[in-house]
Amino acid sequence: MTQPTNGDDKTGRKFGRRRKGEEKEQLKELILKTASELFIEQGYSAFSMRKLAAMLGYSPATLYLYYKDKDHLLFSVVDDGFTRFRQELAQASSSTSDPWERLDRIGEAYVQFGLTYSTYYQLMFMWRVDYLFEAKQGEEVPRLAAFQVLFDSVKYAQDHQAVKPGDPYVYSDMLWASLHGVVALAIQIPMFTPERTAKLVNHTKDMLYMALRS
Amino acid sequence: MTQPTNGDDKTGRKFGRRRKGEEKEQLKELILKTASELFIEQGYSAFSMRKLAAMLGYSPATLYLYYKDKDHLLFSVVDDGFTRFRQELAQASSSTSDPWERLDRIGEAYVQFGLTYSTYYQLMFMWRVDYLFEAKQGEEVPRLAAFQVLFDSVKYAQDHQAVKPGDPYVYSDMLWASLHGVVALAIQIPMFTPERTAKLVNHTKDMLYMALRS
DNA sequence: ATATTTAATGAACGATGTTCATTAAAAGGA
DNA sequence: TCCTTTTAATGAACATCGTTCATTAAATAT
Repeated sequence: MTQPTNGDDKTGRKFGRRRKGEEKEQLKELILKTASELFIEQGYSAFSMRKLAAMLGYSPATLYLYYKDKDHLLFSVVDDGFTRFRQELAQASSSTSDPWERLDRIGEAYVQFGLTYSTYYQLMFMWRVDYLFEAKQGEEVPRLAAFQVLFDSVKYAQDHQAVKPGDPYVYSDMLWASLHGVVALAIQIPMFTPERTAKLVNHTKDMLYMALRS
Repeated sequence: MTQPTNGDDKTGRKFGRRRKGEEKEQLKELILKTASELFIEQGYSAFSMRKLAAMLGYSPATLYLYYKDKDHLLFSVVDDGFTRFRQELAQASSSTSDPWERLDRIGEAYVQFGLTYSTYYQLMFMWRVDYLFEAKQGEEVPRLAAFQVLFDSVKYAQDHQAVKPGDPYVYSDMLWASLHGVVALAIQIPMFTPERTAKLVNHTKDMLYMALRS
């Protein structure tokens, strides 16, 4: 009993099955997926390589054939969160051409992401902010590019006379800081019930609108 | 050489010196002070009981005669930060009777604390937020009381027709979230130079002023 | 059938937080 | 002064952690 079933993975053979490179990618992805699950379930501090290995049915040492170390693995988890975050903001931005509507939807998407994927948000913006700046191997888009969307939308709104003239950097910093502050409180302070959070979000939006409109 | 001098502490005798209860308090304080130093120098993740014991010249086990475990020790560190934080805000609040000046000074004190004691701020409001809610043994003032100052000043300003009518909870939440957002970005994102941070702080203050004034 | 390549492993190392029986210095009593 | 009791401090041990590396055996190549 409990003898390894010949399923999609984890067949009985544990040694030296040769992978065609494609299979290696698959396992690497499976590790990442499982790591995300473990991370989301148990949180950052309870995340351990040995637990992850146990979940996968592999020896801890095997993980190091696919990821250099724990840090790089977590970095990949963060990176996934970041592309998702960027996509969400970009989609909100391109969903309308009205300058204010655009800013509003971006703000909404920001908060929504933070509240929905709060564990990710914490890892990305509170616990491992350092990951934000490591320009890693596969280069791709830098992590911080997610906030370019914010800045671009501010400039866009200024070009359309929807946002008052002034340093667009400060304006997008204000947006960033306000949204981050709201999300941070909402997901970390238990007294922030959905109702209280919603009120705060709405008032903060109004505040930003008042402060930035031309 | 390096033979234990008969100084204020750490005499040669290592065993069973009996303490009069007062001395025990002193050592407990020394441990806390040294823990704060270690924590500030090395950060949260590099903080270890064994390093701390080495700094003090004691065995790791000794620490457990004075603090239940690492968590309680760090909690005491956080608690120190919190009383300091509360004091700073309270002092700013009582330094003037002008409603807006008061709110402004509280905001200034908040940001100043965050930037000055950034390591504390991170531990208190980002990494170990859970400490905020543990009503510990010596009861004293709950950690969250620090934010009562914010709320009180909003109400005070409303009573003096300086802040417009409306739910004072939302208003103080807005203050809290905005200030936290600014501080969080400033101390975590290296691109936030002092200049950029100062601009952000000023604009955020103006924004809050516009949004809350009657 | 044999040799080569390589995915996976077990065992080990150092560091961590924590517990507990043991030690020896101080205090109290004769 | 000697003996007993109290107790501050310890060393050794345990479990857990991240990580490395020589070893194993399955898949492939010859």
